[in-house]
Amino acid sequence: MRTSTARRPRASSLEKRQRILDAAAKVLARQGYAETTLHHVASECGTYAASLYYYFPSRDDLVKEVMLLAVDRFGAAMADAVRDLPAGATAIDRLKAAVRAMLALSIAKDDYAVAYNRIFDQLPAAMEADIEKARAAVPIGIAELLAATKDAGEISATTDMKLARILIIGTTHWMSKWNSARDMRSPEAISEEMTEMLLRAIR
Amino acid sequence: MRTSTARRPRASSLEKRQRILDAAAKVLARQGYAETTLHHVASECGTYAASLYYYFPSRDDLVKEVMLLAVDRFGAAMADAVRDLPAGATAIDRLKAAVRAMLALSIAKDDYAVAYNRIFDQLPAAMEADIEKARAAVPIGIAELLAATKDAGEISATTDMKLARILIIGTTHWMSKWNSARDMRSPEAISEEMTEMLLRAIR
DNA sequence: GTCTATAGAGTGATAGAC
DNA sequence: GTCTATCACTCTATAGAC
Repeated sequence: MRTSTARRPRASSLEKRQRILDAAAKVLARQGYAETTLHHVASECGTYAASLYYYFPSRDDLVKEVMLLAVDRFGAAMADAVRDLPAGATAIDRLKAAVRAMLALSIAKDDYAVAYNRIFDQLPAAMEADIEKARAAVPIGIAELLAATKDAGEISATTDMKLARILIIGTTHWMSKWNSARDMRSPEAISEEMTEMLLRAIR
Repeated sequence: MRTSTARRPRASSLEKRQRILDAAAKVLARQGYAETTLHHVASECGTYAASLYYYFPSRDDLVKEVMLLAVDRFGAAMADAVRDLPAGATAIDRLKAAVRAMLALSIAKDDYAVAYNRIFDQLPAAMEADIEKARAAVPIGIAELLAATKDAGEISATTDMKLARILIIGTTHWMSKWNSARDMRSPEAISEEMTEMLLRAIR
């Protein structure tokens, strides 16, 4: 007879919080910002809309945290990729590794990345500013790697850095529309090929 | 003394309809789909939200017509650019001209183009399908020009056409975030430079 | 054709029992 | 911590006077 509920403890508050964030990322990736209601998020993780307020002060706080976690994931993926390079890696090798990692996250694989790419320009201006701030604080970003590559003379001095960034970021955002189910190749192979194209463009 | 209002006739019904569409395009470009209310659109063209229903059956019908007009503009800009080429133009010249035209429209110049680029993936699935259908029916599209260029052997046979399209379309969409006020160059010069980069990528 | 008033349907957020 | 009930608000859409 089950006389105590302590035997099988409920998921801790932090675990449930994380489950809510995961559910929000999934729904946001699938439906976009406007079409995502608290009811959808709650259903996705088996709870009630009102319960979300125990974990987050408002809908936009929840969305914002999903976006900040996405920035973290992109940042970590790029940093890992660059760190894992062999010792003699050139500036362009580093740029390439970061771009490849960014693309791989975006190929409809990671809910946070796909949500980020999809809803970035659907958000209230104030939130967008906060997210942009977090993005700018990422230690290893595309802008810095691009600048380093140019300084090292590994891409043409005439390449416009602003255009190069738009090219890379725009492609990354659009890339999460890729339907990987309809393609035989691995996400890694696809991002590798796209990276080659992008690098050829800015060289 | 003004005894008759017939002297200075009101704008015709069709003209006002067009003014509403222009206002909707402007507001959609500025605020996105979710943040655009009928009240905003009505204010932008000096009328009332309820009056819009005299011209359009629903909010989404209005939005959809803006999007379809945007598709027309992109299609016309590309067709014009290709038609104006000298007689001996190669397949790659045609592709280049079309890409250049598409980019030029997107550099924060044309409300319809900017609205299209911004809200394309914020729309209800049914509307998105209708728009995609119209887009696919455009006589001169990027996919066809890409295929022709490949057939003519003017780009490598190993270039992945699906990736090339994502590269071009994604860059175009993101390009409308370009703040042209902060740049000395003309939209034509910028789109020319970006086109060179894109073509280098897929070559 | 225009404009006021309001119906009708959601949605974010809060109160409060349990 | 959970869940029901409900408030407050916004927005699309319609009714109807003019």
